[in-house]
Amino acid sequence: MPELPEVEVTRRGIEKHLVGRRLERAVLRAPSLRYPVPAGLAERLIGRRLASVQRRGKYLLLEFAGGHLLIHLGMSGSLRFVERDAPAGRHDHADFIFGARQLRLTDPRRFGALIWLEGDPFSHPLLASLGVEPLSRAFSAAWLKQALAGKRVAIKTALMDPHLVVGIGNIYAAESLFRAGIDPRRPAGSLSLARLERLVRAIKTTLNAAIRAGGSTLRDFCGPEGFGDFQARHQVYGRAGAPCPRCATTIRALRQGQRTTYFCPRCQR
DNA sequence: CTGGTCACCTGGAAGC
DNA sequence: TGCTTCCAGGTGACCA
Repeated sequence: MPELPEVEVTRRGIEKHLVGRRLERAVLRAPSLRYPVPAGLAERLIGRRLASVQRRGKYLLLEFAGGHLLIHLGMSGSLRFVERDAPAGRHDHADFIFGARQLRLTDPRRFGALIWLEGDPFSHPLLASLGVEPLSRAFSAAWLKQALAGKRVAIKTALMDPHLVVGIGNIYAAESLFRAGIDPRRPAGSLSLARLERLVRAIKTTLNAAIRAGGSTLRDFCGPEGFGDFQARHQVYGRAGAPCPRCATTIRALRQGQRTTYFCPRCQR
C-alpha cells in the first residue's frame, strides 16, 4: 500500500479540492473489499457535504454530516481525480462525484476497505487498536524504549506493527533503519536509548521527506493530482545487489516474516 | 501476552 | 508463445 506518506499526500489532495463541497453522487461497484461495503451506502452519501479529511495511520476519514467514511487503500489502492464520467475499469471500485471533481478508488487486490461509521469513528475497533502516530511528539525515543522493552522480535518487524506505531510499511521501515544505521534483524528490546533516538529521528525525517517529495515511492502510485516522485530516492529498498550509496558495499536482501528486507551489512549494525 | 504464520486477491515479471 | 511460480505497498486472525 501506500504507506503513511502516500496516504497523507492523498489526504492533502482531497482536502484541498473537496472539503466544503457536496457529494453529488457516488457509485460503489464492489460489494466487498477486505470487508463488505455497506449496501445502500452510495444512496446514503448523496447530498452530504464533506466537512474534513483526517488521516489516522494509513486510514483516511472523510467526515460528512452524520458520519465518517473510512477508507483504507490496502496494498494496491489509490484515490485519484479522474475526468467526470470517465469509463470505469475492472478495478475501479468507487467513484465520488463532487461537482466537476470526481474521486475514484482503484484497488486491484481489494485489500482496502470502505466503511461507514456513525458516532465516534475512533472507537471503532480498527482505529481504537492503532498505535502511535510516528510524526507526533508522542513518538519519542523514551516512549519507544519502554514500548520495546523485553521484546525479542526483530526491530524491523516491530516498526511495521500498526498496533505499536502506525504508517511505517515495508519500504519506509527499510529506509529508516538504513538511515539510522541499525541492522533490521536486531532484537527490538536490545537497542539503547541513544540508538532509538537516532531511529526515531530517521523515521520522522524519512517520512517527512517522502511526503515532501509528493508521497510516491511506488512505481504505480499516483496521488490525487498526478504522479509523485519516483523510487529514485530509495537508498536500499529494492536495491539488492547494488552498491550502498554510503559505503558501496553490496546491499543484501533477506526475508523477515513474509516480507523482503533490504539493508547494507556494513552500515547497519 | 508473545512471536510466528496464514489468508485475503490480482497482476506483472521471471523462469522453463 | 504459453504455462507455472514467485513476488508485491497491509494487517487481522489464528496457533503454539
